[in-house]
Amino acid sequence: MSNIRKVAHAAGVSVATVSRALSSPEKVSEKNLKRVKEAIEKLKYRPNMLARNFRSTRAYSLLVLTPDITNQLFAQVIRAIEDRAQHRDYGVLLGDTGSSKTREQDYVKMVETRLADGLIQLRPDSLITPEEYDHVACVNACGSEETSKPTVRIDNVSAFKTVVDYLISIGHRRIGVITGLKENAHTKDRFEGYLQGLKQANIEYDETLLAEGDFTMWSGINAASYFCSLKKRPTAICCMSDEMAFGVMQTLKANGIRVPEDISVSGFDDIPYAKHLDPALTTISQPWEEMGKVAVDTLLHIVEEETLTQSEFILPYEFIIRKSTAKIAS
Amino acid sequence: MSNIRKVAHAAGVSVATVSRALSSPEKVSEKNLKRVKEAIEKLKYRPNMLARNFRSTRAYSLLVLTPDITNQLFAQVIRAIEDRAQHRDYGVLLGDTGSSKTREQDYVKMVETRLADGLIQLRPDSLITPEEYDHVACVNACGSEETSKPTVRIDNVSAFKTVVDYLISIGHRRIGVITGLKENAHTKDRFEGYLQGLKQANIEYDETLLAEGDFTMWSGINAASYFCSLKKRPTAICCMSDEMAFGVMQTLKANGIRVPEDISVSGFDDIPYAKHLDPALTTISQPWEEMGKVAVDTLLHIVEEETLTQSEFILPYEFIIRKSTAKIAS
DNA sequence: CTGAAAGCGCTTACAG
DNA sequence: CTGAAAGCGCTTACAG
Repeated sequence: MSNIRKVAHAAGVSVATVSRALSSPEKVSEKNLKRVKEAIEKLKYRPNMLARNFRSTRAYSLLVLTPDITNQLFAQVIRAIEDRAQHRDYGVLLGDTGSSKTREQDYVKMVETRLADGLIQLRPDSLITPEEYDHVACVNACGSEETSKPTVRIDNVSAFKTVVDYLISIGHRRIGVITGLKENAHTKDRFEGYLQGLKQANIEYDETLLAEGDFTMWSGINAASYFCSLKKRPTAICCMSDEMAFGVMQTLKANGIRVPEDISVSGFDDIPYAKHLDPALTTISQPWEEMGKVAVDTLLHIVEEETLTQSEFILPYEFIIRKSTAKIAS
Repeated sequence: MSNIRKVAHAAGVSVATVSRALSSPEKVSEKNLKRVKEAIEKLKYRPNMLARNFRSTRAYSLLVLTPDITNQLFAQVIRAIEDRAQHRDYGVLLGDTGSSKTREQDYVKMVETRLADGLIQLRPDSLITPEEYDHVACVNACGSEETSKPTVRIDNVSAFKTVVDYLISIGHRRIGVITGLKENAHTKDRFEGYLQGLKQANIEYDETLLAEGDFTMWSGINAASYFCSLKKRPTAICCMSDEMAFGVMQTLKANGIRVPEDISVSGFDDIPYAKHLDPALTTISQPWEEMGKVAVDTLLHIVEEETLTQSEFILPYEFIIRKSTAKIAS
């Protein structure tokens, strides 16, 4: 294996010059630059980044913590993170915590031992205490109102309220809601938006119009069956995820209920499928790409500048009205 | 920041003893072990893994190359890889190539520069030439018959033939097939299995029963529409992915065709949804977890032992008969 | 613009 | 079992 010394020797210059030729070529003369390049070529030299990282006490890598990489929403953010990190010359280490506290602690240790320069957490709420993150550069993508660390997120309260406002504006007053996991921070925020929407229109909250889900299609199917069984059915159902909305639409159709003629249905997330559903799904589009990008830039700012300019980045969402919602039938 | 020297000083031992206490405690006396532990505790020392890695010329990390992390099948393998790597004390670096040749080359460079010890490729066929992988430890998970490097895979030919054999055994002779992407290595293998199945039963290959897809649900919908338009429809349709089968089932139902009474449908992959479809999908289950695990172990064997015991690991698949296939109507 | 030299924080062969 | 010492491959402040 060739190293910087051999290159220096072959090029007839010092190792310092080779090092400079590689990392700050503007500091090296044309002539020497050329000689170094030729020597590198000849010896098929590849700098040992392990040595560079060690010397500069930086791993040039970021750790992404996700509760489930199999979840397409997280995967989209991760892709955006990876893309941006790559662009900034950082690698991305993957940490699937599987919602285990121990594993999360192990991963935090990777930053403490310098294997990663910082971490991006994709859960809205960490499993371990803030103290354990004390000496670790960390930002939270997909955060919620309650997230403590630097956060990039959308305003979930306002986003869900937007959907409810819209349904009310086209005449709906019996609006069912299917929630996500009960303890989930996003669920809380969105439910708050639901309540605010009702309140603003002086509609009393009706507990029978609430169905608890867990973001999956299957919970949407269950919830829809429940709504079908009601004597006084809702005229619209707003779901806290597109997956659940998908399950709802399937089930309503199977029960001979038309969407949106009989019941309007809305989702949340704008997954790739949403626009292809039949009818196409009205939903909130989250800026996944942007979230990943901003999360990386914020984290690298903390890592490189050791300061924090802003602790909350609230990105704009988009409300997309498609065909699954319509004016209430008279 | 405390370092090994400070710990040694605080514990009243040499740095060598501290180093040993950390990496091979059995070589250190009880007494010193205790003193070192106390000193570490007191100084809140965390070993600098960047230095350790540099010293041992090992990054203790593996690079996973995927064309699309958003694809749930890949995500499952990645999760298994991450899990196994973690267990073996290696980190996982993520490389989403987005099917770009340049990016794949950039990632290979990460191994050449020691940032990763080796890589696991999830595409069946790499974009760059084998020569470019020359000095890089590499194994292919999800490989195909044509993959050149060390590979862990299932026998796609035999798996698809198993499905066709079964359909024939329950009376079908007009068996439609929906392929994956044309150039994809898995598509070729599975199509070979389709042909072998027909041939064995002396059924002539009928070109009108072939529809080209791309593994997605939408291509399944298109293909199903095509089959519906046929005067002589197939009595069974076998798909090269579950997603496509899902699209097919939706479309057939929408056209008033019953599954499996009128047409049997089979998938491939056994995605989590498959068992929840209505009717539950007959399909081939791929051993994703095992593939990831074996890929990691094989790669680490190459990395650590610098030898290769076996260049092809063919894992068993499972044929799962559920409700979407049935005996042909008489 | 260039080179000699110190040093980053560890590990490990060597001698005791 | 223990310690002194060399050295891994780089980077960078310093002097020229």
